[in-house]
Amino acid sequence: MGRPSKKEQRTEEIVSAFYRCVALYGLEGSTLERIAEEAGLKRSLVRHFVGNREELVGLLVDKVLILSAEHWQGVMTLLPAENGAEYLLEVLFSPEYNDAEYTLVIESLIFSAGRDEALQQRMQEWMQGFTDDVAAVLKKDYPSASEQQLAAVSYGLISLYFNLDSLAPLGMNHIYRQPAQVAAGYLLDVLKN
Amino acid sequence: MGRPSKKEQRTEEIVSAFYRCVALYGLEGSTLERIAEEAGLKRSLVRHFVGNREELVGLLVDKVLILSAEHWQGVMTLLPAENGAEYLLEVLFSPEYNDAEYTLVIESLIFSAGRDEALQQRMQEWMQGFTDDVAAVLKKDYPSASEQQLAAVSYGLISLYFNLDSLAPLGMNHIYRQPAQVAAGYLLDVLKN
DNA sequence: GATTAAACTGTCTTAAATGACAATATATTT
DNA sequence: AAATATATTGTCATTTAAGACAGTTTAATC
Repeated sequence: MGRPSKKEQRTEEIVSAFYRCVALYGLEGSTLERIAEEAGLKRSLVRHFVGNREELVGLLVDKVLILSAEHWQGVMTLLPAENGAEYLLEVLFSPEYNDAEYTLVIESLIFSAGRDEALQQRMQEWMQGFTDDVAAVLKKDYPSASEQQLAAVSYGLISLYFNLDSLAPLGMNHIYRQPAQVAAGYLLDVLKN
Repeated sequence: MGRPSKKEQRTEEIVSAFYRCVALYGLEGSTLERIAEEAGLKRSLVRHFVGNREELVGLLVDKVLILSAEHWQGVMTLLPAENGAEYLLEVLFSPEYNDAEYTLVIESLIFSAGRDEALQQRMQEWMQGFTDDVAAVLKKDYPSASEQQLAAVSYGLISLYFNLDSLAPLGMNHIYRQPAQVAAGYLLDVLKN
């Protein structure tokens, strides 16, 4: 009875506006006012639908982790039976798959994790999961590689990937994408022994 | 005549307090109040000695760029005649040389460069200079390496170095330092052909 | 068309950050 | 000791962000 609820839809709109703001202004720089404007709503509606700032941050973290899980699941299902590593490089470094906004949000959360124990815990787990997943893909293609090799190459690929996006605000990715891809290829080659 | 000026000393104290705050709270999160407290001064003194927030940010950028130049000059003078690349790895990745605070400040500035053209320009030049310098050190040791190889390996080393410090807020560097070092070694090996 | 539950709007209060500046204290020179 | 330039303290005004909530409108059901 009564008017139909828009809570779900509005919440989604607000959190995704927050997401865009964080990629642009950082977590601290994303005020409720800006978020509301980005979402095309009044600030009081932000409060009405999601509550206070703390809850909003919680929802953002949820969204990012879910997005990440979904994205990764998509990658895994599309992963070819052989040469999965090649496909992984494609996903991580080709401009059409690459999404700097996503990585910038992750990095903002990691930065804030320094002053938020609960967040630190969640992002630790996320990071651990990411490196483990990458290592698993590599291990499938190169079963004879040592654990140390796998750990180093996985970490290396992730660093190249993250760094490319953290440099995005400089507007120089047209220069750095190729070196990143080539370096990633070099790291993969290490496993081919 | 009159009371001796502390402008220089105080300015230095304030900017270095700002520096520490940025590594912890980010640029947006570093309020004048926090900076003043970190410097052990009243906020009005911050204003008295350095002026408004904009000028303070300008001074911080100056400090970081000068610090970087000095640090790099130090590295270059200590660079051994041969095996400079090995020494470079030592400087970039060994825990005693490594300084996460420094890198976190740099990354905060790079992030803010997305909304500040003047800053973007300065950080672009800084980044270009850094990669060029690393490439020059590598070229000295491996003169026969191709430009593409040098660019990729330089960029790769820098990514590993940056990424290790951007993950510092997670408090997991004890886990990631070794993979970073090993991966850096793999990249160097590419040049040994 | 009355009822109802929720979306929306607007406004008030409080707190935090910044800017401006008056007033005071202090260390140096003459 | 007087003069002076600067450090230092304190306070006030303005702006921005956040929280709280009353009041209005709208789209459903009965």
